[in-house]
Amino acid sequence: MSAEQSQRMMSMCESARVHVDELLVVLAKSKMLNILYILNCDTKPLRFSEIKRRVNSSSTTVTRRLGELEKHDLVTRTVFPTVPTTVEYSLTKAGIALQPSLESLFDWVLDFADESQN
Amino acid sequence: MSAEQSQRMMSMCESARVHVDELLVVLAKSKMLNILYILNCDTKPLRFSEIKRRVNSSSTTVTRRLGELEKHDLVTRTVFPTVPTTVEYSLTKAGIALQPSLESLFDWVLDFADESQN
DNA sequence: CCGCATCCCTACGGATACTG
DNA sequence: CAGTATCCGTAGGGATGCGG
Repeated sequence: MSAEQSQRMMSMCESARVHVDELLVVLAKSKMLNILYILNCDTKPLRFSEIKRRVNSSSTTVTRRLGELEKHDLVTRTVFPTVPTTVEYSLTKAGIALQPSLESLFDWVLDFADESQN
Repeated sequence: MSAEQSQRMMSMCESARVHVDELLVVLAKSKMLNILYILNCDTKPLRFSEIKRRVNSSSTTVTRRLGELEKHDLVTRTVFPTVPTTVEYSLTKAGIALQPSLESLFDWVLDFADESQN
């Protein structure tokens, strides 16, 4: 662990972690990691229905999560003036910066899921 | 992204993600990432009260989270026959394997928190 | 197709009080 | 100290139905 990181950890472990905690709460919401994950799977933008299908959740929840992600500038929402409407979601720069973390995390989850087939 | 990972991602994105989903649900519970995080901060085991103090949560919740972590073999619970009782928690092998992912994730969270001081 | 409003209903977190 | 048991309030997810 780097010195810089340790230092930031110290300050974070102990106090003034408001922003960090808030972000963790957001990331911890139901289906949130799933959505970020599938947006990572494909490099190209995904449609609403496609996301909904893949995370296997209600449209209400998917809408909520995508709204929160957009609010926190993690995804971009693009509306196409087709009939009926087409909407595509893609990761922002900040969202893309999450990729290594998520890859690493899901690698672990997959490995762990492999091992613990109890 | 490696070919192997892509392949596992494909199968995971589409179907049979029961275990993975379950793990995600566990990881997404309140204070869960926080607890894993502080267990990562120190290399040495932590006492219950110390964990509780750092995550700033009720003993009920801390107990629940630690129980779930233990159930999923991510932490080890060690009881010392002192009076009053002393209990220490430490990461298991699987828990330690999570370290890189968490470090990466929290790095991102910290960076992101730095940027978005709105 | 996308997605919001509404209602319902459960699961989850916190407070409190109590044990070994 | 390290929990457990209980109660309770609420946040949050799902179903349904509608609108752009």
